[in-house]
Amino acid sequence: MAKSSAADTTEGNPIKEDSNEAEKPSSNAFDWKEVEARWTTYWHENKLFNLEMNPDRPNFSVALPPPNITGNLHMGHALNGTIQDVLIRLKRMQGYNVLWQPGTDHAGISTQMVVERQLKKEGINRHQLGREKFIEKVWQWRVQYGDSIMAQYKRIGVSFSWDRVAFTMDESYVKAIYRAFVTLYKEGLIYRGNRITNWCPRCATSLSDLEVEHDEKKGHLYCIKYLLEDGSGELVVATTRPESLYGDVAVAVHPEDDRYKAFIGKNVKLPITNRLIPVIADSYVEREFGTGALKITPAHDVNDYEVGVRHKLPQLTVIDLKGNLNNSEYVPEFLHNVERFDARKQTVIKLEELGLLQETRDYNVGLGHCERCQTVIEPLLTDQWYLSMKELAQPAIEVVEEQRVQFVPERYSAQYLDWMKNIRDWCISRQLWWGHRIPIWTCQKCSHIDAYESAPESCEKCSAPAAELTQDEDVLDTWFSSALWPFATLGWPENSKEIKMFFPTTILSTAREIINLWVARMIFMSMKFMKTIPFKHVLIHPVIQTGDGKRMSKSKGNAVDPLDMIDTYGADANRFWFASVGIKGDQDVRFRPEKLDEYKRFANKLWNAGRFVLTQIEGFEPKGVNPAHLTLADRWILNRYNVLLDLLQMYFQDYDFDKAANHLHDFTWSDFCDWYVEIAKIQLAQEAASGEGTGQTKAVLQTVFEGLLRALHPIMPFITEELWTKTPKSSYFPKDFVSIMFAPYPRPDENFIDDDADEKMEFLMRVIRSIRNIRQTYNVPASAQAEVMIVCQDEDEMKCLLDGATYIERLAKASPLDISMDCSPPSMAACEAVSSVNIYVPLAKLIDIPKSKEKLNVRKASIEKEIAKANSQLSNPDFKSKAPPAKVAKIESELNELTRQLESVHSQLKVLDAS
RNA sequence: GGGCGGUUGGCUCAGGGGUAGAGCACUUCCUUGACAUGGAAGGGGUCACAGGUUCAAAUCCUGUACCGCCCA
Repeated sequence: MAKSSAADTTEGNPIKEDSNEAEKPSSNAFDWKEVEARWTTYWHENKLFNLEMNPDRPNFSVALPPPNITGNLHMGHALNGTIQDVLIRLKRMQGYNVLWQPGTDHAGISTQMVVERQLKKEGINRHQLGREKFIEKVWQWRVQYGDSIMAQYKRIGVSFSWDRVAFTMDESYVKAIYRAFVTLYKEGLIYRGNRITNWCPRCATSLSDLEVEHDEKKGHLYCIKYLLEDGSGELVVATTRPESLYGDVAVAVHPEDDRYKAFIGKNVKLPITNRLIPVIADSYVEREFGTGALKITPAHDVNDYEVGVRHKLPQLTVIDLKGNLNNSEYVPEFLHNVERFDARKQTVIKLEELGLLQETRDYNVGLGHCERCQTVIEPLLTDQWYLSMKELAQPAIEVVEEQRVQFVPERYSAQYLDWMKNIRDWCISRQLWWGHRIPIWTCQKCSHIDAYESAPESCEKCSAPAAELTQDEDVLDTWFSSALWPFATLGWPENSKEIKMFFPTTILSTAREIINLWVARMIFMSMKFMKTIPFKHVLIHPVIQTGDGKRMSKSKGNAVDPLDMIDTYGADANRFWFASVGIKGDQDVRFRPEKLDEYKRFANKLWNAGRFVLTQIEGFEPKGVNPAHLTLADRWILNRYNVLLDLLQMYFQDYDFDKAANHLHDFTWSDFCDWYVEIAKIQLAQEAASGEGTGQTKAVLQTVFEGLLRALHPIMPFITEELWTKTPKSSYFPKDFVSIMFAPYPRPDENFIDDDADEKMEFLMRVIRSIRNIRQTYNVPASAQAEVMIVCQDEDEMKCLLDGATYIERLAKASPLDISMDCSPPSMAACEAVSSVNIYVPLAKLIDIPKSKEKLNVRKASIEKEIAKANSQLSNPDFKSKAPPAKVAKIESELNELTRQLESVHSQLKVLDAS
């Protein structure tokens, strides 16, 4: 199972050989900086992550959500990268061919903005440079900075298929885009329309609905008088945007609104310009809003546009592409070319002068902002290319409804379906320079318009030469190209081997904010072009917020840089935290450095457990565990270990990363380190003293520790690689085995499931804890031995106590230890009860009578409370008749137990009272 | 306005009909040979509120309040 191809190319030994202690780690503290750097280099130099396609293996594939080339690694990337890497490493260890397709997105608007900003520093703008030169500049920028996020990803140890890094402007990728576009165009699904679109005056481009962020800001509601043409009165209209009134084409009222019924059909005079417009009735108007009368400005408001279409009203544009009022006949001259917010102020002043402003109220205005530059969106009528969605959406709805594509957590499918069922046509053109230019050419000679996958040499219709053909100036929405990501990166439209093996991909892991923006579009594009789903499971991870539950944002300066966190706590600690956050949580996650510190300490704990184990098993040749020679503690830890492996299988299957991480943590720290390692010390000493040399303790230590490292590897790749390399392993792993990442993921062995050992060990642990409790309560010095008497009334428990006597002696410093079934309790002693057992620690000189009484009384009260509760349940006839019999029996036996303990407490109190 | 999720110890969160859990913080003790980034013991919560279902509710149902997100 050694990875042959990688083994052949292995360069250098990643194990430090500078000390003669190369077999075990030498430092007390885990030096993760050194370890992470060394293994990162080793993995990459030996190209261990490169894609392998072995036809005998099952396949597992994931397409990385491509980060923007302008991006820096943020918490979301790090979280999502870890989640995917845990799965990829797990599947790799489980023997799959794993393809994790990495790459970057050209990110139209963002990148253009970054480069424009750079040019601004040099004192030039893109128009001075010209389109061609500008695009050259962007490419220069991309070459210089565009891959830095990929390098940042390496820091968290992600095992991308690094030989396949793609870019949405790669030659092969562009082919896919044009194939998709031309196909959709020829089928009539892409069309040109003059409609109201979201326009960003700063970016000077249209935006899709999803690129607009909605936000409420403090503003004003202006109540403006529109006088009736016939002089019979006035209609007061409420608006938040008085500067747009010049484009009004009607005033709308609700048809059932008694206040205004008489006005319907009459004309009113538009303030300032006195143009006449009709009063119309439309049930879209909310009677309770403002004055109940709404001005209708179809060219500058999305809802008004719909009303305008319904009533066949004209569309008067009064604001231009820069966000200034235009110099049309509808705009008064004093506002020609005046910026929109300035024009608002001047309009309000004018209205006041004319006595037409009835009232100004404070009002929270809902506003759309450009996602990229935060400029207030201006809805404008423009010519754009649209993708018709109805037909494309249908199969994409079906595959989610039929659960062929499953969202995890499931509830997000509702968000998706809601969007898809109410889908509107997608505006896919952008007035930018950086992007995929729309592949539509118009013949200047015959006006023939058509789409071409590559630049046409002549007009198809009139054979005019290429020089007569002009290409559309616009570029495609970045998301149009992202929508093809899972198959365009695998070679589509070519019929590649990768597509055959890895498509549909297995999972997609992403943030919920791009479910509609990206996930939905990949699904319908895949259904259209691949005739199948793009991925089976969509994992939606939570959002990492600041410590006080706010959204992290670079501009607000409250964002935590994951690279800083990796520097401070180590990649493994960060990954462990991300895994423990998981994807099943119902709530977003608050960032807590304390958590990272906890997992940093966990890494250190594992490291030091490793130092102990490796010292003990140095030179040991593992040959498996011999079940015939196991102690109770051996059986117990092997049981716990195999139960853990069983749980891990289930948790990973269900994407319960948080549960997997927590169980690994608790097993490592509590079961293995706190208990088994301590017991192993006793057993190793015994084995050494008796010279028996069965070596079973070493075998158990090796088995559990080596397996635990493999179990932890998907979450903590660095520390496990380092420790595993140094761990003696069975001959199953040849000496040149290149990396733990290719070792099989451990699976539970039913032969070691042992409920009996679990029960007995738990009992002994309770006894030990009780003795420790007594010692602390009565201030027995930690270094001193304490005499302990255990009186037991149950034969099985008696046997168990005798088996575990050594553990009790050593772990509770109980010596001399007297265990018997019938000895009479000593008079001056502290007492604790566990099950049928009474534990006495005679404290002749140390005993503090009032303290003992107080303690006994506290316990008496708590036992009495529990007895009362049990009695009240049992005395309820309904409980006995309706509760499951096993439950009733359990309560009854608990009551017996409690009664016995109460008796014991009473007798103790009697003794103390007598003294 | 519509939808989704949350409200559990001082903090961050698990749990999801049958006697409240973890980590951090807190108190006390311990520099014992893997680890003081450690070990041991302990204190602390009527599970937001109000109704309902049930033998039994933190858990299921209904409503209210507050917080967060998505969509309009």
